[in-house]
Amino acid sequence: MKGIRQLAEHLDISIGTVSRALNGKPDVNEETRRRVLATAEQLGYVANQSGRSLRQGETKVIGLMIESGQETVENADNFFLGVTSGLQSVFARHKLDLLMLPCPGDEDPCEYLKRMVARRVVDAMIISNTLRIDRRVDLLSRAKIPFVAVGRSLSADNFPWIDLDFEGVAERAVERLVARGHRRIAITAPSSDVNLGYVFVESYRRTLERLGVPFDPLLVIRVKSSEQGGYQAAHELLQLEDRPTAVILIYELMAIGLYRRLMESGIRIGRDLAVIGFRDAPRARFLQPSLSCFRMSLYDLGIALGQILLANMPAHRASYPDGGRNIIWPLELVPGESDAFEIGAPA
Amino acid sequence: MKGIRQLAEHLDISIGTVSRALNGKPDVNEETRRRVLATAEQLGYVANQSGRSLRQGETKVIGLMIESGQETVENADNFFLGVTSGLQSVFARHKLDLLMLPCPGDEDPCEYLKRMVARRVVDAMIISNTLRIDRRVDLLSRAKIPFVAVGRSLSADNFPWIDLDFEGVAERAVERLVARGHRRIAITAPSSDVNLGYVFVESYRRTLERLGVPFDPLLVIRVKSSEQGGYQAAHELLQLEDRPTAVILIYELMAIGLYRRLMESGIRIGRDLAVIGFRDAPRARFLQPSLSCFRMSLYDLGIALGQILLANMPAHRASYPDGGRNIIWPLELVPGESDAFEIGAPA
DNA sequence: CTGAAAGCGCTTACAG
DNA sequence: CTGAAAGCGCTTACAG
Repeated sequence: MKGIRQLAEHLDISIGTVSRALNGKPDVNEETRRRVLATAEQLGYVANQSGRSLRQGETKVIGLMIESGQETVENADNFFLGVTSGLQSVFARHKLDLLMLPCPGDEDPCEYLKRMVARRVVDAMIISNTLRIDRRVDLLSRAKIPFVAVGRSLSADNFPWIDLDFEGVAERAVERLVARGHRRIAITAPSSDVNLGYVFVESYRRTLERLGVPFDPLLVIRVKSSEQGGYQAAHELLQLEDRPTAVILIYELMAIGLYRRLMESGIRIGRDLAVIGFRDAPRARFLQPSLSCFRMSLYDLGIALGQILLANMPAHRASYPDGGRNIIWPLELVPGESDAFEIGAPA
Repeated sequence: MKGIRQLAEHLDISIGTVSRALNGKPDVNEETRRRVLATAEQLGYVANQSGRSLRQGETKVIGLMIESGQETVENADNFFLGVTSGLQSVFARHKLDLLMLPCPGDEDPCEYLKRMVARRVVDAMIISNTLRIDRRVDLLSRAKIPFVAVGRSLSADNFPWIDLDFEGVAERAVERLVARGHRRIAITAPSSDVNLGYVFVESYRRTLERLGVPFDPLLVIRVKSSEQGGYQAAHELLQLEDRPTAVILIYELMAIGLYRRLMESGIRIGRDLAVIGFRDAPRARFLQPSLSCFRMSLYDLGIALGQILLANMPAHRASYPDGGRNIIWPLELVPGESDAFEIGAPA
């Protein structure tokens, strides 16, 4: 089956009527519609998207940008795949398709995004991993492409985003550790300019001060957000004079590398050192002793992201009247054994 | 900047000349070309893809289909993200963009593929996780869409694919274990109809027979290809009378669950039971004792996939004259401690 | 070397 | 309720 023209000829009616029947327009005889739908199904006709897009000015495609550099990939978690299901459940109701746009590692993310947006392959974008200063946010704002970001940024002061509750996580982790007698609490932070690092460390600092524990900048360990970064963090931690009795991690896979390095040096996690991890990744569930960490539903996050995005698309806004623009996404503490001891208590 | 018309008006030349200049056609005055390129850059003009696609009958987009059901996702590894970089490095040379098409968990993969193909959003497809009988292979063959599959299938007898060397892996694993005195060797296999399961178990059976070790169907443990599946496999293994002394795994994450269950029951891996894992996943590197497993480069696999695909696209065939259609992708054994003992040797 | 025109496949006012 | 026609943005023979 080629195009609508062949289908129309086959049915011996005009292409206009075929189009109206296929698109569920009301002014079509029911009998005609049935014939059209049946024949289209039988011949496997589906409208060419380029033709539709050109005429309608929209592609019915939402893009999810991900970064696929080789290094990123080695340590990538399934964050995006997890979010995808939730997003699709929302988009399906509007007959929108989600495509993932993997930015090559050797291409500037902003250039890549610009190219994709200018080519008009998508109607709207989801971006993530937002930097503190992120030109993509400006780009999308200026181009008036509907978008939503996973992560805040300083680049524009009023754009749609959802961010994980890094403040809350750092705050509760610090409170929990201080309550157990810890005074020397280290924290890991990403070495990149990603915005969450600032938020995380800042909340850690504030909470310490509120609880009357001095903030020591030496205890902020900047490493890559990866398993290797966790290994490195443990390594640096072991070098510190007046070694900390606790450490708070920021990225789920860090725990794996950190555990490995600590075990190598004979440190007993949950006895000699308290560890609180960030997100409860499936692949960190095996850790012994079990990791105290924070949990969230990627699926639900995907739903929320989808709703915010649609609320910002002219064609769908009406369906989401209460579409909040910004959400701080809460995480729930899952207590484990990795921080289950009190400083000064008998071993 | 809107379309080519505005750009042409701005330059005060015809849209035809603008188009030719932008597309690098030879019959354009160099001075004119410079002006056009400079102005396009300055105004941020990029050709609307729908217009191009409609006119040229091709989208310059290659689709990589992945399955994004919630369950799949929980256990998904980074296989695809890893392959993506290699694919892109090949496609970039031809100005082709790679998009990932995540099939929703509640949609039939074949219907999804049919829809995407019929809408003509991509010029060619990469599919994976091929089933023993896979309608997608028929669909793509009949629709004459260039494609390449990761994994063989019985559905068509001559289509482009690359498959991991499951035969070789099973064969070498069995040989290695038999050489160390094992006679009761269990193997895991996926519970689904995915083709690799058949290949893997069949090679295991043949190798056992060649080495004079009886094949016992009870030692083929069918479980989900996931961490949980590994846990389950260990569980079933422990129930077997005349318990096996070795087990061969098929999916990288299985090792994690398997280790956990074995540790719970006090079995010493590498002493009481030999384990050989499948692929060397980053997140399995922490396992203690270290896992004997097989290694491959996802990046190189991506390159090979890209080349085979292009060799099957009329527009690019000429660049890949020796584009082999099928490749069995080798894996290299990485010896670890998990099988480092001989049956009958003093403990 | 450049311009004018056709046409890719569709949807949608507009007439009837 | 249906058909004929315009036009979305582009590329490409075809004239000149």
